[in-house]
Amino acid sequence: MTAGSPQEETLTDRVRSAILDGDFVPNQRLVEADVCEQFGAARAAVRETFKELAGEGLVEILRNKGARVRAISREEAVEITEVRMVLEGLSAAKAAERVTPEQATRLREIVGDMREAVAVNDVDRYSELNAALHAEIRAIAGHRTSAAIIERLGAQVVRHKFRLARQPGRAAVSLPQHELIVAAIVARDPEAAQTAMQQHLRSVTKALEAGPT
Amino acid sequence: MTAGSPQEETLTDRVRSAILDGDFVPNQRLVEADVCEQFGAARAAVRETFKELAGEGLVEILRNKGARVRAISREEAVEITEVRMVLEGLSAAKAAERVTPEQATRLREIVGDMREAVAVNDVDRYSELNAALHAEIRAIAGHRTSAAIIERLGAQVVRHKFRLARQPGRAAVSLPQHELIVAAIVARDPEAAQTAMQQHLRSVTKALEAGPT
DNA sequence: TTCGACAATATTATGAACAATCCGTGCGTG
DNA sequence: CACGCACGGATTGTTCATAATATTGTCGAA
Repeated sequence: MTAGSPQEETLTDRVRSAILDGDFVPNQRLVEADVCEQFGAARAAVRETFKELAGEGLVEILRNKGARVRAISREEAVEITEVRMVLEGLSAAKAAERVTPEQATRLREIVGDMREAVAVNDVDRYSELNAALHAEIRAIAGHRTSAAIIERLGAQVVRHKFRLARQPGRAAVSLPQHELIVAAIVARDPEAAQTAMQQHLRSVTKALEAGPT
Repeated sequence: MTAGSPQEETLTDRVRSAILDGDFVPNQRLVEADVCEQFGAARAAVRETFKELAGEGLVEILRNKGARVRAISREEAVEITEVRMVLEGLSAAKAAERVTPEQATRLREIVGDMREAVAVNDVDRYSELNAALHAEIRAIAGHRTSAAIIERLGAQVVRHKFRLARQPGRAAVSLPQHELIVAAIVARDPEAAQTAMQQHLRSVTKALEAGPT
């Protein structure tokens, strides 16, 4: 995050990427021997990796039954999103306390781009900017604990997330909310920032619950 | 949490307990061979346990330098508490949506006991009831994701926590806040519950930052 | 045909041995 | 006397072999 040590990519990272990229699908069994061969690693290393990823919630381990890619239910995805949103609210409040003029400018830029993306109906770009905005807010907040949790949870719902961003008219709803959040941060008003982010939360979870089955 | 499977206590649980109980102090090196002998386990198992606990933030692993009990700085403890509190806020809101009359009674009971504990200046009992109240709210909320994170973070700050509860006059400040939270939940008002919990948060973090060095 | 016990197989769990790496120590040299 | 350097002990990282366990398939009897 802060200092990117270029240190060699660990096995855990590679397996995690494989899961996130969809090379392993949810509920797929992860047989140690197979994964060993596939990544050219030893069993022990694979084993440790599974435990580590289990801690991150990406795989689940059943005693004497091995590991499998954890499938995340709709309800769980909603819960995760709820948690992420309150943490983003906290980040927004912190960001409002610490934002510098340069950072404020950057935030305004992103929102401007979002507005434009909505105007031309570019959902991909909007989704991208959405992520960028939230990441920027986290960075400004400088709150490592919440940032770490947010990112970990985000990894768990990659497979669910896309559905939301693509709901028709979704961007039109969330854009003004984002504008409000940024305005509050730029105005250095933590409470308003958090409140704005919270309303954003309610809107998002409502959309999720009303979404496709 | 919900269904306690009596399944035998795993090595990870035992090591975690050891850390939480203070058998291993922060920054203490955890030499694999020693831990092996102490718990009568194989190195591979110990190794996996370390990775797992590292994921939980209780130990940190340095490449080729082994594991040690992670020491949590004051700033980090504050961050963790902030995160816990917003998550408790979320729980409070959810609890307000789902609370049953029986559960409402239980909450009122706890607050009543807290009031009494304050009256007789019993800080231990107050601290205990405080934990019970928050646990009850989490249970009512039925929000497993946030509950899991809250508990994990709680484990990380056990060594810091006690300081806060014992600040003189602390209970007198937090009691009315707790009363407000419970009132909002019982009234089935999610927004008020969350707001009340949030104010509780501000109060707590302020106390933490102003606390002893 | 269907149910249950039993054996075969696949897979994980554990244990022991080996190799790579780090850290402190003592020696030698400028 | 200070600095650098090589060496040795300690510890982790890796690999392979073995035991324990669960799953699956098969056979026989009701």
